[in-house]
Amino acid sequence: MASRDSRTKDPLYSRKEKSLSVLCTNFLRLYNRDGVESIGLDAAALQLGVERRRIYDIVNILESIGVLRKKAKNQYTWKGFGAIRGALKVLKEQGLKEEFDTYDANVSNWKACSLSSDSKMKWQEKCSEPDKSEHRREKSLGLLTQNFVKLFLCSDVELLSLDRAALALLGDSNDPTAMRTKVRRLYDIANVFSSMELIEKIRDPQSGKPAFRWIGMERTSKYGSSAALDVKSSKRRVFGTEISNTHEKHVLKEFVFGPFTPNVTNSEAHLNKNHRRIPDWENLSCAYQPQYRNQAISDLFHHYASAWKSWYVEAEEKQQTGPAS
DNA sequence: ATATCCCGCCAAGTA
DNA sequence: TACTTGGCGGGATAT
Repeated sequence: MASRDSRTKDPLYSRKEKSLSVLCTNFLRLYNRDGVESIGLDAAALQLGVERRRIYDIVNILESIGVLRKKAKNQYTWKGFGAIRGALKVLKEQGLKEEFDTYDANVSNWKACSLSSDSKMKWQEKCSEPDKSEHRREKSLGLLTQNFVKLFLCSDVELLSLDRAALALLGDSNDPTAMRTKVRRLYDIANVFSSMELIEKIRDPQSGKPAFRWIGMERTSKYGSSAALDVKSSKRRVFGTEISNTHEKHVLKEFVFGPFTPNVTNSEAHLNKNHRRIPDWENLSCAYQPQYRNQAISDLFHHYASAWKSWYVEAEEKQQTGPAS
């Protein structure tokens, strides 16, 4: 009850500092290093200074992408970023097989044949077993994460708004409540994906609304083995801040990223966008494949203002520099 | 106003 | 039963 209303009280409260995005970054920074093999949820929560509940969110998402593997109760195994490619490949094949995307065009409506709430699962046990147990899995964050990924990997869409994704994943639901809940989850997923730079938030040129672009493993310099981090070439800011949360204190301070670039800069110093951010994804000249029939895409993608990326950027740790010695 | 999405209650799962 | 997981959505914060 100490932090019960911290939000409505503490003027220093910062929602951003407590975002899943930041937590994910810290989580990765903490475990993506040599020697890490096993991850205990209790230790993670303690180290990261967050409620255990939040660790479940991170872990479930990462596991669905192959970065982690559940070993036992309260225990996960670090598989590393190297496992992502394989996981994505499987998801893509799986998605295509499920004819997840397939035909149907319509600028306003997707038609994710399968995957949805309750009336899907055509594979085999569709209307036979009550699947009391499967019910949970169906609504799990992990599965939602995988389906979200499939949306990008199995369709031609290169720009996707969470609303559209939710609609597709719900199988055209008319229930506004379900929709809202689904979107909330997608935001959670999008946050961790953003911190990993698997996706990027940008403004849709057409609708003018926020949407996400899949980045995936494209041209990523690093990503070597799960461990071997080439600490040397890292030139991004120092990351002086640590866990931030409840000013826990010295939990971890400056870890070096190996596989992927840490979040792109911050924005404290100068607000001017002079400095080019996102060193790696210089120009997202992700030439799409001119091989679709889906009219819907032509509506979505287009010119995708590549220069817009700057408006978002997580850049959480911008607050006052650390303990300032 | 709209877009985000944290927070933690409390119900399924497990040991 | 006690403890671990983790849906879910109220409502606060960010734009």
